[in-house]
Amino acid sequence: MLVSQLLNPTLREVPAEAEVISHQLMVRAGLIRKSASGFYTLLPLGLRVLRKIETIVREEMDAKGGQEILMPIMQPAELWKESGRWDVYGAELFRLKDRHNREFCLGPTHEEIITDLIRGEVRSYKQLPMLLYQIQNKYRDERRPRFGLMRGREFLMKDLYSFDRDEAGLQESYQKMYDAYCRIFSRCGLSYRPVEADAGAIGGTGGTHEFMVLADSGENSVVYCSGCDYAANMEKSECRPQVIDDVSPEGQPKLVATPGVKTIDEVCEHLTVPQNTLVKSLLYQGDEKTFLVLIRGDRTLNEIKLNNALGGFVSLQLAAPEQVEKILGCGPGSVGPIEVPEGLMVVADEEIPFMKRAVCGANKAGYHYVDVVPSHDFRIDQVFDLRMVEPGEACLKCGAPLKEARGIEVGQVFKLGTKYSKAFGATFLDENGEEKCCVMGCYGIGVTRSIAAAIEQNHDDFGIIWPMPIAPYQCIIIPASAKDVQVVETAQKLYKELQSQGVEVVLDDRDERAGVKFKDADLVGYPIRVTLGSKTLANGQVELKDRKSNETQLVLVADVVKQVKNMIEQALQF
RNA sequence: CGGGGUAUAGCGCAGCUUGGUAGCGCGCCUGCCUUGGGAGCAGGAGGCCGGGGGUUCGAAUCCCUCUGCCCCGACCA
Repeated sequence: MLVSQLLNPTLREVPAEAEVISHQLMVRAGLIRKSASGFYTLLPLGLRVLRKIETIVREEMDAKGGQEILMPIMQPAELWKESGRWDVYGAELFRLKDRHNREFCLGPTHEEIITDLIRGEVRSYKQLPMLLYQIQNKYRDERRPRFGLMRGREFLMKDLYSFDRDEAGLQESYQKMYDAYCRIFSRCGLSYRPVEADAGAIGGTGGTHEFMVLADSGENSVVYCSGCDYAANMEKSECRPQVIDDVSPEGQPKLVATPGVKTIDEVCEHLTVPQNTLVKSLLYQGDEKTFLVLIRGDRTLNEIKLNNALGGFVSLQLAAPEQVEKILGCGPGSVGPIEVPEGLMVVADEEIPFMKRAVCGANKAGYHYVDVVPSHDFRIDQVFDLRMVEPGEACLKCGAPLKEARGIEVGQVFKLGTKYSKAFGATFLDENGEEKCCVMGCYGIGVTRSIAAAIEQNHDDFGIIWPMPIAPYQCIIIPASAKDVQVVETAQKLYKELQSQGVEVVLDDRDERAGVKFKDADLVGYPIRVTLGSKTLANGQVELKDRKSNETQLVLVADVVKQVKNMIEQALQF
């Protein structure tokens, strides 16, 4: 490809709308342009990167016995009503009607469609296991699309669904996908970590792992062990109570005046006590139920754990101040567990029962209780692990301190079990003629998001540094002296030769000064740069530059093709 | 969905307070010049100042309203 003909509009300045580096660079390097919030056009170079990742994904899926299909983006409402998700999925589902007023949605995922397919086509255990996948656009009306391709409303995803005879089969399929995912992200040149995760609204019974690309701009917090291979999404990570050694004798609850004091910080300051002596009391609303949640003042409540512990609500949120007023007769800043209404369930984090002389709200504006002994002075109905783990705590597996990192979720593997096969009657006959439900798994990779993740991880002040396997082109040739006939002709000749040897190469044939070409090449991030200048060429040499290491070498014209192919070959090994 | 911000040329921005019919840098087009890290000079094209309504002799500027976009939060296969 000739750069003069390529639709690759590079920008000198950072677009005002782009916040994170990958978004900025994708726009500046001329890979994408926005059409509407969360919707993007991929320009030629951006699309080439996407296709490269797709190819890697396809190869690895096929290698594990996956069969590619293509399901419709438009999905009939009936299937979603059959699974129960038409109502549960909420506003994130793009819904529309056809001319006959029949309801449809744009697929955010395809469990419904695929399970409907399988229930019609699979009859016998002999057909199992079956692994079906597609690479297709998904639609989710995110409340807040952001960061360019990182969180769009339309994005390309690979989704594979596995159907097995039993749990053991599912475990095998799951492991296959887990292994395939490791290969895929390694091949893409990404530094990633599989982490234990929460199954979320997609449901399912077994474990689940998320594949996190480690990057500071990631929207997820990950904890990992400094001593072993334990790693988990922070919202999933279990913890043990850290008991505070308090030797003071237990006392009687005393009501103290705390005028105008509402937040944890204010209470601590007013009473000169540390945060970990406070019982933070939060009134929560789960669907129609209300309950009081207790957690130590220095801890953060993990709502995911709370929702899991209490059986999974569709909607779980802090009760509105009016609700707090109605049930407890005070504002949110004064809530406490003492003398709450009989019917109000009180759930506490595991650390609460270990507290000895605690401080808590008095359900009365301007007052708090001190010297409170949990369980003794107030009722606790149920105790769970409800808090967010904190960096530095001991790993539950090996005891070494945990560390925290930010991660971008580029893939997730789920064990679904029979949730959907049961709802849809996707059954088969086993060798005894017995009817059984397929045991399912589902496995997704955000292909568009992986591009953003790759850039987050591979860039410098000058631009993108593509890992060779996903670079839009492997090599760029820059004739630095555009007036030198020798330079121009040699560049042309090398361009043709490299092309004929299967190297993905562009020739910057624009009538620009060398500096402009260098800047653009660095910005776009071509892994190998071949530069031809009058002086070096007079000695029969051209310069090869590695974008990543910044190393340059002078090579005889006759050896360029061989050397470039060498560099590519090396960079493609993993 | 709550809170905040913003909308002026392809991109980045000024002008708005105190109304008088639009400007700067980059990019783009022509020519000269230059040619190893976003050069220089000269000339040029390009805008219904997000949409609608109002106030006014007159609105980019003041008022009302709608919309888009961005950020924070909540939410999230």
